[in-house]
Amino acid sequence: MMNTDTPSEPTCYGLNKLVDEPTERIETLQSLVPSNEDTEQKQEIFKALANEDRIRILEILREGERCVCELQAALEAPQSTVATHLRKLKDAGLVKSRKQGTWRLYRTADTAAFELLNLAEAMRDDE
Amino acid sequence: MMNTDTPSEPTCYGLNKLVDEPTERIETLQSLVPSNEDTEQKQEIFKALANEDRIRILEILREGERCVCELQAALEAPQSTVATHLRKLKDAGLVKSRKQGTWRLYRTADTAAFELLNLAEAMRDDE
DNA sequence: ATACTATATCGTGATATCCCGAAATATATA
DNA sequence: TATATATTTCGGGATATCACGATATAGTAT
Repeated sequence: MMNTDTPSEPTCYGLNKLVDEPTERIETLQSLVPSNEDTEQKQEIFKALANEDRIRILEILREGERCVCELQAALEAPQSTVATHLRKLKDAGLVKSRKQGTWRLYRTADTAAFELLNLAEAMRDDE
Repeated sequence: MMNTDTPSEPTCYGLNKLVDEPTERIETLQSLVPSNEDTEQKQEIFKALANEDRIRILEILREGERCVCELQAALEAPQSTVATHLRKLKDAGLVKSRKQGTWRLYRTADTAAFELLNLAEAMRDDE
């Protein structure tokens, strides 16, 4: 009754039963779980992407760098809202910025940011 | 003073000034913003990914399909918590499932799900 | 039917995020 | 210095998400 490898006939059991039963199966599963730092970093990126306005900002930045007030106009959102979004994108490493006079120009930090959007887009089609 | 193309000398202005000034610049920016459905769908995917446990679940599913109680053991999380995570992943179209006896086996719906994790992973390195 | 296992949903308090006005900071210009 | 524009940060109420026990549902076996 203890099949340890393929899940064609999965070995399942109550969690309470499980704790004092040192099966190697659980160790195997847990070895697949990545480290905390690893997971936390990914989580921060996905959290930054988990907002419609921030997705729109990145879409606009596909075309090149923009200052805050341009994004503000495009999104029709209050200035402080846009600034907060940009802060979050920056903290996650998705965008970078440079100062030019009184303006601050934002750009995508990495083409991977666009690829993330592309992949999410592609998921709609094939299923 | 009205540079409409490159942002080397960006045309910025207060939002209040802006509303009654129909510059084509704003229209251009807004044309870059994707449709609502488009953005909403991406947002749902990224929201589903914006959680450490759900990222861990997907990492485990790289190796093949698993039943709920296996994930429960690997994550050391209560059963209802894991079930709720799986629901969210399923609603976002990231995982699929099939019934086998009393078990329900979950698997990744699309390889794009793994690629999203890979891309997020890769972003740490180059910056 | 009864019992047992596996999974899903519900209800809810704790926590996090969102949105945005108000105030603070920074830079250029008169 | 005073003024105007651009941007960031702060404060806090509204809203959403989280984790999880309790409960419900479904399948299997006796």
